[in-house]
Amino acid sequence: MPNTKAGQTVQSVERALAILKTFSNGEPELSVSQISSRLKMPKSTVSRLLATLQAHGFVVQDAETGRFRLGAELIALVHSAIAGLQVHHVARPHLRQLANTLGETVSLSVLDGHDAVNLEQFVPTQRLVMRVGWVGRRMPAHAVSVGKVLLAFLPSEELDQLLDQQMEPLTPNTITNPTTLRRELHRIRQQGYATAFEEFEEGLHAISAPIHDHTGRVIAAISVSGPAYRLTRERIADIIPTVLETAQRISWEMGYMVEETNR
Amino acid sequence: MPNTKAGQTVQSVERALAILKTFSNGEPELSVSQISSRLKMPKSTVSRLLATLQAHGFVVQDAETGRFRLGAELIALVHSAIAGLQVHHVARPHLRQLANTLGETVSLSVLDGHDAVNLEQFVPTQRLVMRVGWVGRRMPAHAVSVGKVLLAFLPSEELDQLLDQQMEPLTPNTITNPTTLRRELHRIRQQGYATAFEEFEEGLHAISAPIHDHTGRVIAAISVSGPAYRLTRERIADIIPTVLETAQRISWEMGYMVEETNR
DNA sequence: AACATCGTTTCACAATATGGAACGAGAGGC
DNA sequence: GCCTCTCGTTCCATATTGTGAAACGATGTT
Repeated sequence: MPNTKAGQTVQSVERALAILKTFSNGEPELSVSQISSRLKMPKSTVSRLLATLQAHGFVVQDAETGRFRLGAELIALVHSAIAGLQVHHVARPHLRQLANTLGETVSLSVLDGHDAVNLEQFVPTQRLVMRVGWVGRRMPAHAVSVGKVLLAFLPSEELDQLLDQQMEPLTPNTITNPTTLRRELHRIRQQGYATAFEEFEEGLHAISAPIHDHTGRVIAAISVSGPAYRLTRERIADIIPTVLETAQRISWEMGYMVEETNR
Repeated sequence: MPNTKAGQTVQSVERALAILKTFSNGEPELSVSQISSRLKMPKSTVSRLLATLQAHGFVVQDAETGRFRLGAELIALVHSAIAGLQVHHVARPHLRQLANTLGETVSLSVLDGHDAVNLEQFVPTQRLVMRVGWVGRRMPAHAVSVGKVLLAFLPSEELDQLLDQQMEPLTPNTITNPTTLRRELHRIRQQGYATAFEEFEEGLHAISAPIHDHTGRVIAAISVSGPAYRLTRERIADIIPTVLETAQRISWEMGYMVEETNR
């Protein structure tokens, strides 16, 4: 890590950004005076900053009302921001926090062929949460919770190609029957998450939820896993909302939009 | 209109915005030095501005590489920007320009029940392009090009509900047969635009293309219309790319994404 | 017609942003 | 292990640059 960094900031820029953020709070159109009073800045300053933002297309001024809206340049910026968005970058801080609050292993995985591949993993030690772990580790998709989530949200043609292969049993609980798996995947799609109780390894429980990208496709999944004696079925039932919320927050930052808002 | 406005801008803010825009050009991750040399600013200035942007979450610094990426706050901003996006606001400048280059009437319409409703219209007079016109005017959807586009991209259940009604002929060319219309709508979906030659009014030709919102749904359509003697079938064939491009640009600004870029 | 209210502009002042140089921390080469 | 290169951040004297009260001009309202 480079230097320690201790917050040296530029006032005028801070104010300009504060103005931009004002548009987030519901109202999409704001007048100079409104912003001025809300942020307690002199009108002249607000006007000048808005003019600067407008020069770059970050806001536009309605020709007749004189009020301001967020501009197309911002959208352009985010188009490319989203294009360059890496799941594991976005997810990392959320994973760390989840590992912290739950005190269990948290991972992020994607599907590669028949396997789920770990992209990121946080394991809690005595006090702090370590990053490393089995990054890059491959696990048969049908036997782990992340894998089942990723399969569940696959386009049906792609799923068909994968399911005609032989599925190895890793424990007595591993699902090996294609029909059983299909039914399980259907249930997972319905409820929005997957669980696995000793299907991959004896004494190992896990729960997993999908991550969507901006097109709505499921591109990855997060999972919480731990020893069966600690991560009991009851405890898993309790943490479902937490896990789902984390997954949704990551999806949201990836540009996934749920609501239908336009007129 | 208020005062004339003559570009008084704030340097530091301009620089900060310029830094943000640097991320658009392909590379999603940039180092202080890269930005510094690309924009020809001293490293210290860039570092300070980035620190300010980071304090507001507009950029984030990768903990290990020290480089910067666009931050989640930007995405949050755009989420709300898009939510408050009004089609006619976004479309207006594009419509004006299209009317200018073609010298024909350009309008923006949405579907309301069986009718296409004008939201915005630009008609070219001798030299300049006037805004007003029949805003709010309703036209039977099956008889105009915009209407046909809007019908063509409707979910099939909704379409079925609309098509069982009687369709009035307005000229000898008006499509009144449901089967014929269905075939026409299919063709429109295929080619991405619709034309209408004297189907609504004798001597009136028109071409229309759809506008998508960020979810991909078709929420409006633009059209170019004019007298048959001037807007001939040949001329319409020529301007198809122009019209399509304008429509796509508007869709893009509404948050519609075409490409699939994520990893 | 007089009056609010709007957004923009002016202008004198000094607060604030600037940038060259120094600093501390990694990375890589020898 | 030591040296060197490059990275991002911090320092600090300087004056450039942003600031805000008040004036301005244009709209719409009473």
